[in-house]
Amino acid sequence: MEALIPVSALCPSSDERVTLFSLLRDTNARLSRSFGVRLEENCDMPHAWFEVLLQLRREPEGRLKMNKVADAIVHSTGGTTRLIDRLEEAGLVERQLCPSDRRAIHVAITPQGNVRLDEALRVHVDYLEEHVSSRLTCDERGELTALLSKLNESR
Amino acid sequence: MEALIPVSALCPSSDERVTLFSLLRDTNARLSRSFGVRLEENCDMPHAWFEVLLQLRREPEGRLKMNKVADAIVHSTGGTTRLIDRLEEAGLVERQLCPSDRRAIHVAITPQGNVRLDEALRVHVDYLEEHVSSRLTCDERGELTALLSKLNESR
DNA sequence: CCAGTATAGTTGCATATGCAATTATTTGTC
DNA sequence: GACAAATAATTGCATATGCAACTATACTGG
Repeated sequence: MEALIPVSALCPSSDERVTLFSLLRDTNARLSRSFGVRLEENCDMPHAWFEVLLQLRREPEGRLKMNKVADAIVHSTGGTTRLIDRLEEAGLVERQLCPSDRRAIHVAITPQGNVRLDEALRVHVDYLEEHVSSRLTCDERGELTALLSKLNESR
Repeated sequence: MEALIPVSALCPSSDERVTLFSLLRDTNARLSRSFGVRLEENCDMPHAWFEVLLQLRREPEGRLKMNKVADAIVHSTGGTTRLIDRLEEAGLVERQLCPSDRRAIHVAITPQGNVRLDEALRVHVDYLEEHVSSRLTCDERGELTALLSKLNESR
């Protein structure tokens, strides 16, 4: 006969992994929010736009198919369609037909998009200088990157 | 006379800190999303509710003022008011008057809220076992926690 | 080559959230 | 003690997002 153990003892909210997960969420939420405010103030650009442009910049061709954009920024495809609508409306990206697959759409960063992204990146780097470099040494940042990469591995 | 350097060289999207920030966002987004799906499937509970209940559980009294809830979960106070409306509607928390300040409201977890949170925590711990423990050793998790804490320090 | 299935993107609809204005209460100052 | 400024919560409104249904195109097995 096993003794009954309260669930709260088996699954305590102070479990080391639970704390880690909370901390990850909290850190991200606070940094994202405060950066978002600054980006809006200085560049008049929503954080989501910055994310899209940054992902496009990382591609050698400066473009990505819709579904890859959705995956890269972790949005639904429906949400991404409308996010790209707004970015296109603002002239920062354009939709291009994909010659090899007529279902697909390439989302490409425009020259104006590149200019705006450069401005935003300056603000971003300043922000990171203040909020990241001041708290973590270069070595620590390297370690953190390595650990997050491991945690982020898909399988 | 200084040479002109292209902005993209000064603020490259591959800057080590930019990558770190992206990785933090991406890791959090993917884990949060996939956990959210599982929580919804298994406990029929939105991720935001879980966050609120968890924050309340962490308080010795099991309650928190509205503005502290908002801060703890990194929401606006307006958004929090309505989130708490829904949780209260579902019977998982209740609003209590604050005797010392009639402007303030205490948000307290109810017995039913505790039960639902325990269920959710079981699912959460299972999830973390699969997605965190399998990728990071105990030491690595400790390091990651330490680094995120430093990064998250307010000043 | 055709039928059936899978995939890419968009749309309608419901909902969650932020911001700014509003109300109620407290605190601080003269 | 009264009035001004600060603080706590709520509300109206605008918007961003997810989900599921839909359309169009591509692939696959007979």
